[in-house]
Amino acid sequence: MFKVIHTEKRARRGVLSTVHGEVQTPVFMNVATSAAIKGGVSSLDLKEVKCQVELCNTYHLHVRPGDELIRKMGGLHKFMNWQRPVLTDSGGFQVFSLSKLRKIKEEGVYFNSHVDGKKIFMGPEESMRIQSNLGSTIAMAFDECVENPATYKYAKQSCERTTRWLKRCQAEMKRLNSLEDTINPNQMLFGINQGCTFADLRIKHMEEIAKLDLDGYAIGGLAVGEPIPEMYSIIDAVEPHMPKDKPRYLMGVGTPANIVEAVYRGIDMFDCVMPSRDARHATVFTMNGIMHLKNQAYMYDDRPIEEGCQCPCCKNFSRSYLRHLFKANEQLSGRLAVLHNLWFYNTLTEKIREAIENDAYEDFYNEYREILAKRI
RNA sequence: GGGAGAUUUCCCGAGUGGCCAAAGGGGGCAGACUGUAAAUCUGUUGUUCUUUAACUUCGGUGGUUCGAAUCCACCAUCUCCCA
Repeated sequence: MFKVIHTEKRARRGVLSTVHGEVQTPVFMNVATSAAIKGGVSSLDLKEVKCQVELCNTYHLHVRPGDELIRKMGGLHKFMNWQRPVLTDSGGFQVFSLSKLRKIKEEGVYFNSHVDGKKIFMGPEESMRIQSNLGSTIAMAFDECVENPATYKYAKQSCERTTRWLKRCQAEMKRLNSLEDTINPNQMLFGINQGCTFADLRIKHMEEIAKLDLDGYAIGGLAVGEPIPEMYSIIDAVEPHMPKDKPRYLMGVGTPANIVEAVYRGIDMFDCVMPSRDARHATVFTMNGIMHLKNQAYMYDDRPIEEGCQCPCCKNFSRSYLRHLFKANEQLSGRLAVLHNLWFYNTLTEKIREAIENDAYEDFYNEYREILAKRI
């Protein structure tokens, strides 16, 4: 299913084969939480900006419109008109992000819906059932994304529970995939490593879940407030313990510089709300650094966001026009900036793949790791 | 011709003697955003200065007062009502 076709030091160039087509890694997955990229971008646009995998959320789609509805409508792929791979996040991140609206128990998590306050229970089995109804290509295990900082004791207990939940996820997924009327009988399951910023917990947990022969392995619970160098050192600690023949996914990360750093450390897959959220807030990314389009400096600037960029936005519109759209609060501002940022992330990983294939990633890494984080 | 009311910092607008460089919006300027409760949130917005601070400012001019955006007189402009 996953093949590493070339390596340069720890950096890997791979291909993940799925029933919905191949995914070239390293890959950035584009986040469409409620089955839509925020900012008014559809699956048709995603093809234009070189998106390989679209990511949707179990919790959000369960709350609205309901996973049963999506199942009746033929599954997420048909619902969104997106035939390439879809990864569904499990709801584990909402255990973190909706921390004021939930209670964690051994059986699972009780949420108060962020939409209407209604009580919702989600445990490993529920999460798997919902993701099976959605019919995604890759389902994520239901985990607890622990907030930072956490005590060692809590992190350890949570980690152990996440392992128990993972085993329940695996058993339930196996059952669901064998059902006759399942939408995607080949649905893959990725496990998620936790352990906060405690290297020994991280390693022990990784070793435990590596035994389970899952389709892929994710590192979760990072980029949740810890210093970024600490995030890199956790990856450094865990990576040697991750199966070499399985895709490795760093969840929720991150900035372009984070991605370059993580690929250097052996990560294959990424997702982040940053390109879409920041774009809606007028921040766009380029190979020369980060720009805030509302700044006065761009008032009379008739260049595209990035010269030479082939994205639908840069091929047609100027910084001056985009600044105006943001100032005037026009919806088009978000859409155009999101298209640029998604193109940027998707072509950044394309450049990374090419560099690894050519044994040139070390140079790429040294050239861009700092430039990408610079504000211009 | 007579009567009533208004005029505040870029805009709207609060403020009726000291705690007022002046609430709150808007706009401007800048910042944040990492498995999306986020088209959101934060800072800043008279001048000089790093700050304590000093200076200038509430239609105009003059006055009362230790002290005025706030009280008085006149002037200017606008709105409404009666002829």
